[in-house]
Amino acid sequence: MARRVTLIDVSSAAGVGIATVSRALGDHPDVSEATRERVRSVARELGYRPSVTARALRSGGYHAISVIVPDAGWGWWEPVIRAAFRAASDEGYQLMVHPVAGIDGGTAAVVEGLANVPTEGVIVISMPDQDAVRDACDRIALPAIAVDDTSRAVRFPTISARNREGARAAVEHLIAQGRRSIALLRAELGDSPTDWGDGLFIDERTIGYREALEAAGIAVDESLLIDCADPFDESREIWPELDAALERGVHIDAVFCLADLMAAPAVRTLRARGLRVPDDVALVGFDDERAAVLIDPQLTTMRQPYAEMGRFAVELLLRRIQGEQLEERRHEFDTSLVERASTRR
Amino acid sequence: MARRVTLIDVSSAAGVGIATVSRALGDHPDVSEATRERVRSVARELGYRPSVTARALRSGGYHAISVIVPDAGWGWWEPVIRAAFRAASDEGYQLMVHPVAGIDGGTAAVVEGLANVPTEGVIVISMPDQDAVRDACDRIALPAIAVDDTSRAVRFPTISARNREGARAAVEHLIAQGRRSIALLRAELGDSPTDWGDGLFIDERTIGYREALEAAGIAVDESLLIDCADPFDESREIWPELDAALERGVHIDAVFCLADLMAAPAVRTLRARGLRVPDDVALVGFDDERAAVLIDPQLTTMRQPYAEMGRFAVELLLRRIQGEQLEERRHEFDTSLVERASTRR
DNA sequence: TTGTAAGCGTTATCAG
DNA sequence: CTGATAACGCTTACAA
Repeated sequence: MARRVTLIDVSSAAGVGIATVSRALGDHPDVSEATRERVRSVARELGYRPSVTARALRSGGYHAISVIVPDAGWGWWEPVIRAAFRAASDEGYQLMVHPVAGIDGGTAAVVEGLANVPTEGVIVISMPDQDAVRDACDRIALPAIAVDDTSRAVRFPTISARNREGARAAVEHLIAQGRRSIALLRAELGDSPTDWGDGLFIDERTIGYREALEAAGIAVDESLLIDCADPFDESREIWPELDAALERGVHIDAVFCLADLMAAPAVRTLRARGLRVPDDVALVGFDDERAAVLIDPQLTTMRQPYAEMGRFAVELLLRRIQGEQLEERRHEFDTSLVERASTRR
Repeated sequence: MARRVTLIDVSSAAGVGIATVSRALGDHPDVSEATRERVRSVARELGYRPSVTARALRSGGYHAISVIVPDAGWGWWEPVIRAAFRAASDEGYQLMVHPVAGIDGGTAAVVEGLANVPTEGVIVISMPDQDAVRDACDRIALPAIAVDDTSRAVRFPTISARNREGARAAVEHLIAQGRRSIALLRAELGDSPTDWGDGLFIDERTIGYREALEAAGIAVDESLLIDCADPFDESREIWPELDAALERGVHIDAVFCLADLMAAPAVRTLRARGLRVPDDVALVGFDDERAAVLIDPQLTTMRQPYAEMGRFAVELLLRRIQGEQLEERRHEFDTSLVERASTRR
């Protein structure tokens, strides 16, 4: 490990003061062109690299922010990160991604770990327990923004999709195609805490589903609300609960999947029962995540405006970092219908 | 922005010297229990948080490493990151993830940006051009490890899968099931640089395919090697090249997809031609990435030992950081067959 | 056991 | 235009 080259090395090699070197390298106005040139070439020769740490220490900012992403496979939030990354870059900030990666204590523990990271703030994607994370943030005095629609408690400025309206639009799309027996495939959260928190969005999307049916004058058939246990296992083949309903002879001509991820096993369940998708049963999802185009048929779904959400998260966070006081409230974004083969007539 | 609480604040509030505070908080042996307690409680009251920067500056290390991940959707490398994260934690290192996220200049540019990040080294996943990245690393004097099998040039210690052997095993699995007309679905890289670099693994897997056939005494039918243009668009419905082959009447009873990602459109192509999977045509992929369980039928594939690869990448990098000289060579890991419905008889 | 003081590598403030 | 010099907040000899 060769000793690092510092400003002092450069200054003595160039025969100037260390302040001059700093100015020359930092594009300050008050340096003669000649000196600047000389210093630059000497610095290059010596392989001088400024120390990020010293600079940060002196100037009091790391110019870096963090994003914490949940554990259950890299999902819909990937485009959020991408946009956040660009937005941060534009403001001269580095963006670091921290996966929860099965850390004991979950999101809150990861936040706590950020005490040892040179970061000025954090965007937490999917926060099962805003209260716990809030405590962690307070302990280490770190500004945070939530991108999340899984928890009722709002202890941060929180960015999420307009779930109720989105679900309503999804179901209205099915109705417009003449579907009348529309099942709602939901996740049953059980007692233990999950990545889906208390599942606020489940309730919201359910309400949207009911609204669409009621508005169309279709009575809600409660036997079409199907709750699937253990919804987090992506590798499962079929949904036994849906299968059981079909076995009982429940008539279904469309399925609204609460999340795109639930669609893959749903398609397999239907096919195994001899039903064709979309001919016999149409399918709509929610999220427009990567899985939507991988499954067959490609899934019609409600897209969340991920790029905008990511950009806005960064904007809010930077404002917080600059000292602005922000309201602890939800900021909701409109979803849009993406039509694909699973609802094609 | 309240002024930050420093050691000095704590020391004066607790009525001791700043060194004592530092020792008390840092679990040093030479502090009386009483003092330690008092200092601790004062620090807590004042909300003292040590400055990562000052600490790093003083002790000369950031204790953080980086991973650069490619751009094309979060794919197979997600478990690599997860394992790397744990391994780094175990050694007291923070791990930061940096997506390429469409940055102009690609991977090399991201590396260059690391000059402004307090990181001691970088693991680059998927490095289309090892030469360019090498230059960037040299410029900013950053140790790097590659996790990659896309480039022939080896300018870093490089971790990859044993592609040839894996491909051979995949095809042997098909042969063992009685398949004889086995197509190889490949990606055509074209002229512009892509995430798949010069596609070393394409060649290696192709060789494995040939070996398996030859070993079984099956003549390689060159018309069964199908190259697909523009393979990076995950949302495409079908592979026109495969479709054209079927149209021409080429007989196929199995398809070896060079990468799992190619399987989803392959299944759709086959189904659209009235072929059943796996009854008429069996399918094998490579990578065992998330997509493998999402498509229908779930895909038999060759799994790379991601966790081991991630752990080993961290191990190598930390050794490099500690000053050890490492060979610039490939470290190859064995793949294993994961049997799923796409080859079930 | 505790306190004093010397850096770590920058940048910014002042004089020259 | 340039050069000393003082922070930034911490750790660690060295002294007491």
